[in-house]
Amino acid sequence: MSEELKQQRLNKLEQLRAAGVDPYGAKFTRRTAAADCSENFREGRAVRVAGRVFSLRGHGKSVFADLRDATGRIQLYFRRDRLGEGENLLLQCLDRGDFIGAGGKLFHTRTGEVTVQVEEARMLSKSLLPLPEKWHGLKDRETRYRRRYLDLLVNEESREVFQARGRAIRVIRRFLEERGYVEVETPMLQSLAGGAAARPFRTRYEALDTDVFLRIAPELFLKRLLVGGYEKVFELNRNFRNEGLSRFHNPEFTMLEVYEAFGDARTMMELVGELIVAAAREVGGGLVRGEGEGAIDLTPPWREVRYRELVMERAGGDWFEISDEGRRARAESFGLEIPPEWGEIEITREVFEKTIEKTLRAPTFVTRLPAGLVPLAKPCADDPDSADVFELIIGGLEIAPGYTELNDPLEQLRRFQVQAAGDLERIDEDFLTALEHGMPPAGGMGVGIDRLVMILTGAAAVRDVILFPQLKPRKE
RNA sequence: GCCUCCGUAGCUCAAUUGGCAGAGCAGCGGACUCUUAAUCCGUUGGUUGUAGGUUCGAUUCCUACCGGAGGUACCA
Repeated sequence: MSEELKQQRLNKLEQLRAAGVDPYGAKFTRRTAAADCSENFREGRAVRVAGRVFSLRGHGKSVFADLRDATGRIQLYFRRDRLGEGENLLLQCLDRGDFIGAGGKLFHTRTGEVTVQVEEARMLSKSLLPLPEKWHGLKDRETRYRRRYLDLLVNEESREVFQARGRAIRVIRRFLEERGYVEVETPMLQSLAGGAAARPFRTRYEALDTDVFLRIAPELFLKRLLVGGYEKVFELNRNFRNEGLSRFHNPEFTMLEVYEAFGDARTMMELVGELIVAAAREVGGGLVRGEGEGAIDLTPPWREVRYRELVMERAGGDWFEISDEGRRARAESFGLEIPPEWGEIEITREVFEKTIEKTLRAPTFVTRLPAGLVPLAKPCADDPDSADVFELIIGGLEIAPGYTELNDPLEQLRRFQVQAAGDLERIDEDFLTALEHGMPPAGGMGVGIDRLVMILTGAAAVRDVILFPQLKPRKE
């Protein structure tokens, strides 16, 4: 079926070729932006516009066309009897979706629309496949993700989301640079995938005859830079995690990590709050996102609450005094499945992640997580069992963790040994060596950019804020 | 991985209890010199995701597979 539509367009293409016209023509110079035509309108102003034809309205001897470029839309008006052979052939072979260039003079139509009275025009690129329907647009989610270009062409909301994403990222960079943070790039191919706990992607490095991993986090390299004299440093780039797809997970996702020598978790807490508010302001729409129940108010100051308190609020004030058996029973009464080997830390984490986290809609800094859960963070000065960290939750999603970074090499080695549980090859000796040379006390944080953009744009799925999200390959 | 729902023309959607697969838009042909989802007349277009099964008869019921959505699992 589409074959027939395509054949019709191929025939037009041949017709152009037969007349000596290249349907995939050369560059088009001295272009006028569509937006410029209306912003700087002058009756009779000569302009040259180029773009994709989105609408064609034949009307006897005249034809109206809507042309769109990156700046906006401009209407073209063709008078067949006042145009040459070339233009008449073009009109005959023109389809919605084609790229054309046109020169002419600006005027207002009777209804007041800025329009180019076309004097000359030529085909710049003939499209062979039809654009999705203009009125209902493209709704099919699968097609929107797989052929994002079509989604971007016909769904304005989608264009707006990605413009917002671009603006948010730009303002984040500017915000950090203005405060003296330096952007760096560290390896994505790593021989040990450290800095987080996640299954990595493995690939083959043929020249070295060895396997390497795509990074799951840049953390351990950024800390080496603190050792190397960087004091305020950040990286804003992709991480890769070999895990399932979901509404909130894409295997490659964008992460901001920031480190500041001589700072701590509190330094980072202040920074991330200002940074997110700045991004929200840039994206626009105020500090209250969404409406009704699901609304999220980003107005500072944000709630700060200890992990233990949240857990006791939910699971009982005596939660940390009862036995593991009692905790297991109580957790199971919340509908959770608890493996028998789990102790206090694991059961508590399960309760937190499954029953508490998603209820935290307003921005909330959860502080003082159990030290065992965060092996790269420093314990609190007043309590060795709690780590001096925060987890920023917004809209029920983990948006940004922040640490007072562990800079004691001996303590870091001990933690790695516990974590590696015998598999000593997984310990990053090179990183430990760097710590032994001395890393200044520091604060560090990470911001999940995709999730942040979801919140700022009100997107329901991470796929909606990633241009080409991961999908299963299409077979047949 | 598991559970539920979904898949019909290029796009957006219909199709009664299992009974001839339809509409709008786009396309094609024609009319029309300021249209705006232009209008009017005519018209093409389908292996109903794929492969099987039940049935006189399947878009509809059953099984498997492919893909998508939501949930769940994995996930510092």
